[in-house]
This record gives sequence, structure tokens and C-alpha cells, in this order.
Amino acid sequence: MARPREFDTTEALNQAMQVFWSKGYEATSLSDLIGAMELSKSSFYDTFGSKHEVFLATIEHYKKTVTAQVSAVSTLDSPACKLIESLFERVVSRMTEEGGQRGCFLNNCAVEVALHDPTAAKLIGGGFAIVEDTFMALVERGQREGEIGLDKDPRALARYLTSSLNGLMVVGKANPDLEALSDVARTALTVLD
Amino acid sequence: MARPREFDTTEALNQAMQVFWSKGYEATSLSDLIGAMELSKSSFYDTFGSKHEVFLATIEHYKKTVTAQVSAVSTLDSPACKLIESLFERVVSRMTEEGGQRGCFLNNCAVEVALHDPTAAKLIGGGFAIVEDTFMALVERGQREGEIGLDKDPRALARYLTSSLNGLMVVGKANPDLEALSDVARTALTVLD
DNA sequence: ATTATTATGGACTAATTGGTCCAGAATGTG
DNA sequence: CACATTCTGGACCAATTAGTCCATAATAAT
Repeated sequence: MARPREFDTTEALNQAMQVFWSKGYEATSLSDLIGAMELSKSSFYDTFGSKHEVFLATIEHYKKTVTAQVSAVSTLDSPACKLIESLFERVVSRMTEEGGQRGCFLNNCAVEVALHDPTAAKLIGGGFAIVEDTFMALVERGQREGEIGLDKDPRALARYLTSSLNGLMVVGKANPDLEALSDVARTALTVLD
Repeated sequence: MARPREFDTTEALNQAMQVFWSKGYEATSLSDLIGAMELSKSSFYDTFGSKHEVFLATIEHYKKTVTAQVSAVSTLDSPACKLIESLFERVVSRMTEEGGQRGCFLNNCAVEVALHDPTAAKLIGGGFAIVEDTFMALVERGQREGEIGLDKDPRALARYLTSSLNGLMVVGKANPDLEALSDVARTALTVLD
């Protein structure tokens, strides 16, 4: 079995994700995709089936890469509260730095396609769940560390933090203002006190 | 000057808004629009110029109608805190009721087009500002009524509440679960105490 | 009834859409 | 070299895209 220049499927998927992430699903054309993925139309269809299938695959890819990084934060050994803060800070600075306004891919997808694409909606929901679980783990650790009151419901807090992070990105898109976003993040985190 | 069956421009705009709201900008075709607006292609271009111009007009239309209703809440004479709560409750029930998942038009637009359409981005930002100002007025009233601590910064709180409302809608799209969204809303509002 | 105005249907573009197909080039294995 | 496998460029497709144009129909004021 001869295998000519086997291209890197993961890397191709990554490139596809970048395009979907920047332009959105509908606004991304096949030419955009094969251009970014650096493969021919034929190979594209042979390997990935269709635009929609690649799209779903990129959502999974995002979860395995970007979302996984968020998840990894919970294993660091700083105080849990600091870690939660750092996640918010990171989003604020991303949204306000030049070229950072594309926000979170899951967020974008949720808004653009979730309503009409149940399959994608499930994958996206799964992604949010990873973030939520990460926050929950951090909150529980914060409680063990004595920095978060035991009266608080970790699940509710985690849901809240996930939602807050997403809100931050939406308003940041229309108005990527450091002061405004910092206000939001700071206020959001007072819930932990 | 003879004026044959003058059609209702505002109503046409309203119909166009419904389509953009449900399908998003890119996924909406000209046929979709003229179908919903009940006018001919020729009249469409004569009256509105282009798809993009109608789009911008629908954003303004949304602000004048839907967002204006939010704004109007601040003039009701219930306690300010109750009014803020009711705004959150309304969003939660909208997102969880059948067919309510299309969320907020401004939110959708911010996520889909803000990055590549500066003109739209400005209009959207203006819409968020209306919501923010409404929240600020309510917070200040809440402070006068003694229900919100005077140590809190009304602008920051208003920014936060606006962002929270948007977060609620994003996560609601992927997972319109009443319990989860209630957790978020309830937790978000604890900031006011 | 004449006239000025406004709306309409439908023909028409030129470009692009996602997708199929295949002959041939490239590549590695024996 | 010969063979099997894999990839590719480009032709092709039908449908759709946003947008233009015009002759005609509808309307209302004079």
C-alpha cells in the first residue's frame, strides 16, 4: 500500500477551524476551506465528506485543543480563586487586544447555528459542559481552600461563571473596550466572595 | 403626486427583521426577504437599496421596538431591584419556552457580523448602550431606594448586568435548560445584595 | 380622461455556491 | 521496472446568489 505525501489531517482540521472561527459557518465557502487546508477539492470530499461534516469535526477539534487548555487550568496548583480570575483576565485581554475579537469558537457557533443545527448544538453543549465542569472543580477546590463560602452551590456557580465568560465575549465583540470589560469581569467575580 | 397602494415600510422592515433574527445575516437570501416583506424584487431595491442596507435598517428597527421595551421597564414604579429581576426572569423563560431560542437579535448580530461589519457593529454597540443605560438608571434608583449599596459603581454594575443577560442567551442557545439558566440568573443577581 | 407617479413581474446577468467525477500525476513497495 | 495506492487539477453540474432593467399595470390627483 503506497502512501504518497500523507497530509496532516489534524492540521488541516485546525486550518478549517480557523476559517470557520473567523468567518462563521455560512460565510465560509468551499474555496475558503480548501485554500486554508491546502488540499484539493477532490481530497477534501474524499477525506471529509462535506462542508458540514468538516464543520462538526472542527467543533470537536476545538474542544480537544482550545477548550482542553481551559480544562487544564484546573490542574495548576495556584489557589483556585486566582485561577478563576486568570481565566476571566485572559478573556478580557484577548477581547481587547488587536485581532482578538473573534471571541470563542463555541460561543460563535452556538449563536450562529445552534438553532438550526441540532447535531452541532449537541457538540457545542458538550463544549460548554467541559468549561462548566472545570469551573465546578475549581469552585469546589476554592471551598476546600476556604476561599469560597461553603454555602454556595458549586454547580450553580459553575454555570454562572460559564455564562459570564460568554457574556463578556458577546459585548466585547460590539465594543472591545478594556475598561468596560474589566468592569464586567471584576463585578462578575465578586460573586465568589 | 399619485401614491398607489403605499405599503407599510415599517411593517416590511419588521418582517425583514424577523427573518434576519431567525436565520442570521448570511443565511438569509433575497428570496427569503422579499417573501417575508411581501414586495417585489424591484420594489425591494427601489425602496431599500440592498440586502445590507435593509439589514442595518432592521438593527435600528429592533432598537426602536424591542430594545425600547426594555428601556421602558425603567419607568415602571415597582422597586428597581424587582424590575431588574423581572428582566432576567423574562430572558430565562423566553429562552426555555418553545421557539424562544433565537435569543436577542443584537446578540446574534454582534456575534455573527460585528467583526467584519464595522457599520453594523456601531449600531449594535448603540443597542447594548441602551440596555446598559437602562440598567444604570435602575441601579441608581435601587440605591436611592436603599436596596442596593451605595458603595457599588452603577456604571460597572450596569455593564455587568448587560453582559450577564447576553451570556444567558448564548448558553441558552446550546442548552435551553430551565434549571441551568435559573441558576445563572439567580447567581448573577446576588451581586446586587 | 389625461397625466404623473409608483409598483410589479419577470427576463436577464455574472458570479458563486456545494458537490461529482475522472484521467492522470505522484508516490511508495515489491 | 512494474504495481498498487493515493492524491490532484480541472472539467462539469445544477442551483442559487445579489443585483439590474424595463415594459406594463395600478393608482390617484387634476
